[in-house]
Amino acid sequence: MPQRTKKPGASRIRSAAFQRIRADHSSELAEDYVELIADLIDEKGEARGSDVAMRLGVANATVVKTLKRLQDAGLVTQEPYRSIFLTGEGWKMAEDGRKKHKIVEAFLLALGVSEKTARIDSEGIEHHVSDETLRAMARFLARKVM
Amino acid sequence: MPQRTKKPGASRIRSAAFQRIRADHSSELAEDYVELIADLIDEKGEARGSDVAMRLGVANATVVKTLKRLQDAGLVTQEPYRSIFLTGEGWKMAEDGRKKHKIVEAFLLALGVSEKTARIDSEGIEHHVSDETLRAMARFLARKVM
DNA sequence: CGCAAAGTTTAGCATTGGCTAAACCCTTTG
DNA sequence: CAAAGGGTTTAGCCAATGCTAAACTTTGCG
Repeated sequence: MPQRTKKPGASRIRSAAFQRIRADHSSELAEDYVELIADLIDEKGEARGSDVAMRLGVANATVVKTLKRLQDAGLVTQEPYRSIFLTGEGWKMAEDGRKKHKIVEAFLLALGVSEKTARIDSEGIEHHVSDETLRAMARFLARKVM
Repeated sequence: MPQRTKKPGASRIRSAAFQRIRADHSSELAEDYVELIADLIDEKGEARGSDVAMRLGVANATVVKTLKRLQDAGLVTQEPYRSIFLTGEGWKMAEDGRKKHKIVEAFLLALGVSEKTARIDSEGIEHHVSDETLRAMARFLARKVM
């Protein structure tokens, strides 16, 4: 959680960009998790911790720990030794992420980037595009098509 | 530093994207620091820790700690209570970052995004675009102009 | 049904990147 | 020249995100 510091009135800072990036990083992991969990549920009917671990390329224990935080944040529910479920809020976040992801990836492809690169880069970029940029990408795609 | 783990032969993972993102995050901060230090040196003749702190929107102590790591990594040099210098490697990284940054920002502007958003988003995106995507962006810019 | 294998969780550790408060050094001024 | 004030650093804390190894469930097979 980004701890709120009272910034001294002294010298107003225009570090907005960097502060947003740090904030983005906090939520980035959560978004990746819920998106992945949603995919797993759709693909296989359930999301197991170990599947998440494998796809993310991290250790099982790491997933357990992170899921605990996501549970506290109200994004997932889970019983020990059972598979993972998304809450309403979790689904919403997952859907938002998927939408974003799809636009960014399609955009990169339209730009002439290879499929593999589009897949990898979109994963990294999606968390850092504002709504405005996303709209611009969508506009570009629409123009391309017609 | 990303610790190298020997991934068990069991179940080859295709988590490349996520692993790259985690790796990117390690270097992201370093890039932001050296880029900012380079800017400060060019603008004001020297980079003081407190300027860096102010522009990044973090506490002074945080900068001190991070600079120690960057020094260990061979990117900057510094004496206590003096201003900060970049090593050759540091300059190289800063230049690369600036180049990337410029392309991404110009690209976003060409896409029709507002200046403010372009400035903010490019800061977040620049660390996640591969060379291939960067080339595609440059191509797009070139086409736009002619 | 019981036990072994497979899958999960807990425990404990490390690193990164933040913060505040206190100590420290440098500079400037009286 | 010495002391005050301001800028820097150190100390010590916290949370997030990783890891491995060990403990604990579940499950599935004989």
